[in-house]
Amino acid sequence: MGRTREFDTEAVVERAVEVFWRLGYEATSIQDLVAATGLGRGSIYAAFGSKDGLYAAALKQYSERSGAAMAERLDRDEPVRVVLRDLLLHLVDQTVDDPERRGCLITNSAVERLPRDRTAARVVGTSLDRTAEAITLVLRRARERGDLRPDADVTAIADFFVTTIQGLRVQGKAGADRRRLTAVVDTALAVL
Amino acid sequence: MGRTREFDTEAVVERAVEVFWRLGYEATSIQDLVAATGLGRGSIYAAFGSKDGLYAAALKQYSERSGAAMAERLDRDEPVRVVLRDLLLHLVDQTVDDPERRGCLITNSAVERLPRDRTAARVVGTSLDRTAEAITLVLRRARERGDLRPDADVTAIADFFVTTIQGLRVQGKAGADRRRLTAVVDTALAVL
DNA sequence: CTTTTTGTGTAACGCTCAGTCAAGATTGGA
DNA sequence: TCCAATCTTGACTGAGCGTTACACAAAAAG
Repeated sequence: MGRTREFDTEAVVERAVEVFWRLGYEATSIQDLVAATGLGRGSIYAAFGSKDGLYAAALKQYSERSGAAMAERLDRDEPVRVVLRDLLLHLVDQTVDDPERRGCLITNSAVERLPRDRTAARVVGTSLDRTAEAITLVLRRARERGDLRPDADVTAIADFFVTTIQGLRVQGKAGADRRRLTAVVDTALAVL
Repeated sequence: MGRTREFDTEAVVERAVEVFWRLGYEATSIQDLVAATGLGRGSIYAAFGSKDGLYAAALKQYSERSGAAMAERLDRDEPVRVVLRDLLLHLVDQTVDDPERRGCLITNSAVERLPRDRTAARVVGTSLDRTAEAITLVLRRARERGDLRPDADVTAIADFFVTTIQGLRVQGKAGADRRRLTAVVDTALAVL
């Protein structure tokens, strides 16, 4: 009973992601979100409770989608070096192809909102952990296949690549060009 | 001629650095800066022109000081691996010892303010470039000494370490503990 | 001592902020 | 058809924002 909702929550959150991604949390006003989503202020508050609530929803949606995309990219039956190189180079492409240089919402959130925002801390933490786990899995398979030294510390290497990803995001924001970022990727792959 | 300034600009900027470092640009209000510096609002505007102006001054001072500290740390007559390891582990110490997890102001500035703030972009850019140059120098010396393969691409490796540093800063913000960060450092050093 | 110049402190400006609320719209059920 | 529940809309609130104007204080110059 009652009036039915006129908007699609997922689509609205997607619009919110775009704004938060471009401007960050603090620099985004409710007015910006009203303009981007097409919803009235009241509807936003009825649906998400607060600016923080909508930010949390946006961060979660971004985390899930980017996590799924990354998992798909890692789930290929090719040599580790190829898989990881493609993953990192794809990230470089994303970075340099984006004229707004938004970087990664997870990274941006970590830097701008942590450790103040506990919800963001949780989402960021699990997002990075999931990425590390996914990479660990790929490394472990490679080790069993003999593609990696038998004594390779796969979790440490996975954490290393997660760190490299964060670093590339920041370097991208700082304006590094494709050549430089590609050289960094190839250097990083030398740890394997 | 005229009344003499009652405050020490450098000390005031230092206080401003602390606030911006802890809260970021957007979340810092002029009131916060008034409270932290002890200056009146009018004096701040007379001396720095605007919030942006004070932020720029803070960023520059931080950049110069941290750059000098890093240069000093790199200027040691020891094997590259030792020098770089100490540098990175010192950074890990800083990260985990800071209960506020402020990270690095340059990194924070890059993520929060770029590409919007052109002044910040310039400061961040030169700061990262200087760091890369300093590391390049160390690597080049090591290569001449035979500590590094003769065909090592020292600028690429230097960029890689700068990237790793940024990544460690973000991972620190995300709550990674000393053990994990140390493992990342040791993994990164394997590129040498 | 007076004038000129600069620094300081405060009150106030216009504006935007996040958040609220009441009135109207739209639905399902009785 | 009427009621109850839910959603939408937009005006509104009080607080806080960055910035400015101005009166006063202090120091150098004449």
